[in-house]
Amino acid sequence: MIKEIPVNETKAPAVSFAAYEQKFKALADEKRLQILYELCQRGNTCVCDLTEIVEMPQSKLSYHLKILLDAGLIMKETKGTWSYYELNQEEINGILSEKLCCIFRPAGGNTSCC
Amino acid sequence: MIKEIPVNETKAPAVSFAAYEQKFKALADEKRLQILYELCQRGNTCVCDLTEIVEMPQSKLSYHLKILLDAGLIMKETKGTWSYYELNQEEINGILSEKLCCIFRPAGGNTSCC
DNA sequence: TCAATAAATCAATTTTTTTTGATATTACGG
DNA sequence: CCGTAATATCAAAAAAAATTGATTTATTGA
Repeated sequence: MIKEIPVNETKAPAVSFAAYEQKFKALADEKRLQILYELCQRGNTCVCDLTEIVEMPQSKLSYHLKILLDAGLIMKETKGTWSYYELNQEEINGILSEKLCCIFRPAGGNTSCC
Repeated sequence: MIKEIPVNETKAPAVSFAAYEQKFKALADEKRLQILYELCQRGNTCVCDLTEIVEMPQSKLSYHLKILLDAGLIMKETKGTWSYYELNQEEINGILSEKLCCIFRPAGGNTSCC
């Protein structure tokens, strides 16, 4: 390709895309989106309930929850033998559009959108 | 697990997560994020320039551009033997938060955020 | 202490995605 | 037409992610 005008230099991006890659990877799965959706609808939810809700073998669910957790999209709280997970609303809101956030926003009590 | 209170039923989600899966998959790659970033900085850009900018073999770049195109995140225009790609700003804005959109928004002329 | 339960981890396998280099396609200039 | 350049496509190989079933860890309550 021959061009008279040299290709412009742009400064390096101020953000590290690697961190976003991880978050988008976590979002890039239908099952995990469903998990997020359910967590949103139900709030703080026990894994033992979640296995029924999303109809997944326990080890599989555990695998996907870890991916969401590592990406910072959900938070975990342990009570005895039970583990409870809930959305990390701040993180979600920081990544997704309002329109999309709405899907992952508790149905009631939210006037700012939808 | 024994629970007195039955697990709540929630209505099925009104959205198809499959469509979002595809879009997030497209975003879930550092190289593709970089491509989006460069397209944003430069606007409509020729593939032949892009290969230099992102330092990728041509077939590899072509592969990644196709993934972004199929997900609707970028648009393509052909002029003779050249192909030009640019961001699909509407689509991006519909998915990403303002904060993130800003990364993929032309540097100048934008007062609504950043 | 022991049995039972919840959840995480592990290793092996399967599936999906990415990379690579070669080849095909298309358009242009001579 | 023919040669060249730009881009897309293809098939094989490599790498990464997901699934599975078994095992481990931790906690509770008898």
